[in-house]
This record gives sequence, C-alpha cells and structure tokens, in this order.
Amino acid sequence: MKLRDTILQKSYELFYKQGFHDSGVELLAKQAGTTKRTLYAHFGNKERLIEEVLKYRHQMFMDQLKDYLDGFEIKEAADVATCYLTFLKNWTSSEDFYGCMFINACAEYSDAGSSPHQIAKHHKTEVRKWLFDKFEQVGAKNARQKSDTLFVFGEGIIVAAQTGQEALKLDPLFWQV
Amino acid sequence: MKLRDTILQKSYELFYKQGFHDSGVELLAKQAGTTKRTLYAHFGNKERLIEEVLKYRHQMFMDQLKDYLDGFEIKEAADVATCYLTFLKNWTSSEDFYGCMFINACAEYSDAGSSPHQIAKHHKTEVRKWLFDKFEQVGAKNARQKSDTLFVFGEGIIVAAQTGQEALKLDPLFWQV
DNA sequence: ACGCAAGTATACCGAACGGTATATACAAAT
DNA sequence: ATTTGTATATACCGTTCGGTATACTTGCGT
Repeated sequence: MKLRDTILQKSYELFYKQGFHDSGVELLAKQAGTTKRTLYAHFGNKERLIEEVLKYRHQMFMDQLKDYLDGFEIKEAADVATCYLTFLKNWTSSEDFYGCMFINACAEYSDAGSSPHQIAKHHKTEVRKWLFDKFEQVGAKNARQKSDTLFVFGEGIIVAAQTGQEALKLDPLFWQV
Repeated sequence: MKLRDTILQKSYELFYKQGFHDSGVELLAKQAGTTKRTLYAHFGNKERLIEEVLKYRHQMFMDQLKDYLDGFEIKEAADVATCYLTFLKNWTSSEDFYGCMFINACAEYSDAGSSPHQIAKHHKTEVRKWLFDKFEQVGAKNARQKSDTLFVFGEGIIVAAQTGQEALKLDPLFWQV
C-alpha cells in the first residue's frame, strides 16, 4: 500500500477515536509509521489532511452502504427502511463505534464556512439523496417524505448510540406515511 | 452576578461555539472579564470547569424545556410530540445554534469513562426519562415506545440541523404507534 | 553504475497550551 | 483598625502545538 494511503487510513482511525484537535501531527505521523516531514510533503498542512481524511471516509461509507444493500432484494419501501436501519444497527453496535465522523467534525468545526463542516454537510446531503433515490426506485409514494423521515431517524439512532442510550424501544413502522 | 457564575456562563458560550479543546483557559478567563488565577481559584482545573459547565447547561436545558411545556395544554400523546418538536424547531433554527452541547461533548471525548462523556450520557438519559413521564401522564399507550421514538427523532432533528440539512419533509405522524 | 525522487531522522522554530507563583488592591466583617 | 476573602496583574513553568530546515539514506528506472 502506498504510504500516502497508509497515512490517510491511520489518520482516519486516530481522528475518529480522538477527535481532530486532540490528534497532534507528531502522533499522526508516528501511527502511520512515518515522520512529520513526510506527512507534510504529502498533505501540506493539517487542515488539508483533515479534508482528505473526511473525503476518504465519505467514499468508504458510501461504498459500504452500497455493498450492504446489494446483499438484499429491495422490492418495496419497507425494504429500504429495514435495510438502512439494520445497516446502522450493525455499525452503531460494533466495537469501535465513536459516532459519525461527520457529525463529530461539525461539533469541532461549528463554523459553517470551514472546510470540515462543508465536507460533512456534503456527506449528509449525499446520504439523504441516496435514500431518496432508493425510495423512488421502488416506486414509493411520498418518496421525499419517506426518505427524509428515515434519514432523520437514522441520524437519531447514530447519536443515541454515541451518547450511550441503550434498549431503545422503537416503533418499527414509524417511517410509513 | 457572582463572578463564578459569570465564568460559568461565558465559558458555556465559548465552549459551545468553539468546542472544548479549542477554547484555551486564557481566553476563557478574558471572556469572563477576569484572570486565569481567579478562574483556577474557583474551578481547580480545566476539566472541572468543563464538568461544571455541562451541569450548568443541563439545568438550563431542562428548565427551558419545562417552561416551554408549561405554556401548552397537554391532553394527549399528540400534544407531547408536537410540543417537543416545536421546542426543538425553535432551538435548532435560532441564530446561535451549534448543535447539542452534549452530543458535541461526546464527539470530543469519545472515551465513555471520561466525565464529559458521562455527564452527556446522563443528560440524554434524563431527557429520555422526562419524555416517557410526559406520555405516561397523559395515559398514552406504549409510552416507552412513543417516548423513545420521539427521543430518537428529536436527536436526528438536532443533528440534521447542525449538519446543514434544510427543508426536511417529515412525516408529522411518525411517532404514532 | 548512475541519477534522482522519496522517505528518514533529528533538531529546531515561535506560539500557545494548562497550570503555578508572587505580590498587590480593595471591600466587608469583626 | 485589623483581619479575611476575593479579585487583580504579571511573570513564569514545562510541555506540546503546527510547521520548517538540513542532512542522510534508500530504492528504482534508465
């Protein structure tokens, strides 16, 4: 694997676990098995590294989501919802779950003009769009309302898991309009 | 107003806008119109200040929620949901909204054993409990399921707003079981 | 065999970090 | 009138931050 990709991946892991401000460049380089000098040769500065890591994570997430959905037969609206929710369930209950990196990025970079915030917003917009397309593909009525409701609910599930809320009793049909 | 309370309030504002790691003690003191020496005399260290600020915010939030609900006549389950959702709507669309401070705290302190994380978890648990009580008070069926569904949905609305998702078309009856 | 790019190692920069020390000002309480 | 508590101002501690400079080594294509 290219060193650049190693830096990206290891930086992703550290940023995800420790947050952006709390992850120093010295440590980032060490985790990638390289030095600050090389890291700066590849990314220029920390801000650019963060941007690249977020784009890397976005691609990873969308690929995982698509791959997961390919394993199911999606025939109607209910399938989209259950599939997306089980995907999130698997993720949020996994060992190394520390919330959504993009939500975390917005928490650390509240300025809507900052690049981490913008990239995070873009990611969420893409997910929302993707859900809408899925509902449209199965010919669901009120696709926009269904997808937005499912999206918001998904965001809630992610955050509830991050804040340690367990044994949530949820209405399995909430998304039906 | 006591200086200690001024420090608490100003620290709350700075932490909320800039995050915890990015807010230095020097600046925190300056914003409160005092010095580091005095700040440390009151709170001992930054970690304790963060804890106090989070507890301060928790109290503020619960009070606001209760005050808001007192302005409505809650007769049935639907009233609880619409009231909570409009409360969130007002908040998330306000000028100085930078997400939920407790979610942000969990983003910066992913370690579940850290005090910011624990206080945040406690806060969410209290809100969840509060919603459950409200549904019970109006004699709603499946109060637990209703309250948890509403809670998760609320979390999603907060985060969706923070990540810049606009014009969400939501099913207004999602919470009905 | 050679040149050149890529990576390594290490020392260093100025600035900011959390935290402390010392010494002073001032108002209220006794 | 003196004590006491609270706040002030300022200088400083060691450490870490993001970022840079210099010099050395390695691997690969020609």
